[in-house]
Amino acid sequence: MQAMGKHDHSHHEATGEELAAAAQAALEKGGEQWTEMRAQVFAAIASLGQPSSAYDIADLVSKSRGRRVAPNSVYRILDLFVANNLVSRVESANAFVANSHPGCLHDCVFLICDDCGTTKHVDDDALSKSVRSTAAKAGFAAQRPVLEVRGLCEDCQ
Amino acid sequence: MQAMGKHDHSHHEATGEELAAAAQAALEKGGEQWTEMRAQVFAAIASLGQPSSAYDIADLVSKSRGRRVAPNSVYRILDLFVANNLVSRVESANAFVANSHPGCLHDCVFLICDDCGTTKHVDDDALSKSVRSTAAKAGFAAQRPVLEVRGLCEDCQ
DNA sequence: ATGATTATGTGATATTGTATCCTTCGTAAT
DNA sequence: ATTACGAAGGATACAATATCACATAATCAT
Repeated sequence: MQAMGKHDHSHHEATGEELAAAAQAALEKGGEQWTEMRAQVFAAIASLGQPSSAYDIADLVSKSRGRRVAPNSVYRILDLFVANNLVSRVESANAFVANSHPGCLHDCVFLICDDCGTTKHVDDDALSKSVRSTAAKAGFAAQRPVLEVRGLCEDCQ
Repeated sequence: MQAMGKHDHSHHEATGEELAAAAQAALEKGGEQWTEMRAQVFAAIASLGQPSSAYDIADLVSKSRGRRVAPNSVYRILDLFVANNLVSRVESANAFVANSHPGCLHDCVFLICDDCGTTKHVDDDALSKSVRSTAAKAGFAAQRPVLEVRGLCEDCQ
């Protein structure tokens, strides 16, 4: 089904099964199990594409499992995914989105359209360094930068 | 008068009554009224010092008013304050904190200690420009950057 | 098998945030 | 004065988000 092509790209943007495989690899590298439940939660997040609430994810997983999956089960798995960089939490939207390169450690920047809700994910090393150095100058040990920008996407301007 | 100013830089950090006066001025400049209720909500936020939940603020205001003030009343006023830059919302903590220079428009950076919860507020023009230009490069019209860093403050490291 | 550990189920509860409708009060037009 | 009107706030209900406590099930090492 997937064309199993070779990447010649340092940062290939995985999608579909390929993405799931990368997520599995990243999670297992963290010493965690890739269970059926976790696979389905990840698939749900990935299929939603944009940042989604834990409750929406729970609904979708409930459908794919054929029985009700409670939000707290989803939260547990979401926490695990966030801790292992498979998923990012978008703080200003109380939502979760699949990381397009699971396991890779970045300070991502999310650009969130206040009109249509679509969210773009950007990496910018210079910006990231700038944030961390600003923190360091204040004597603060940065662990998890939260870099989000609310505004209007290209289509909605 | 407060006698505690240790440093003075271009941005005077107002505290106490001085801060309230600045907040009042900023709100009125926005064409809004500075009512007793609003003054008490602002005083509550300012006295808490660190980012606080709307419910905690409601509790404090309830005490200062001598009767129960419902959270939704506080939310209304908080929204007004945020819109007029008297208060900032800390997204990663679902909390609100008084702006130390009300009415001034900045892209603030919050440094939030995951250990003790205290939050430091920093402005950094270079960082702010960098964020906005990163957004612009992606065709995104930045309106409200959310710049927060979770980590450990100087005392908790 | 036995027990230890990890994963998930289940129900209750806590926290955070909105919607709606109503009263009060100041003020301006009649 | 009476009426009309809008802004502010009160009261209640509710919705959305998140966590806790404990039970059960699956997995793994002895």
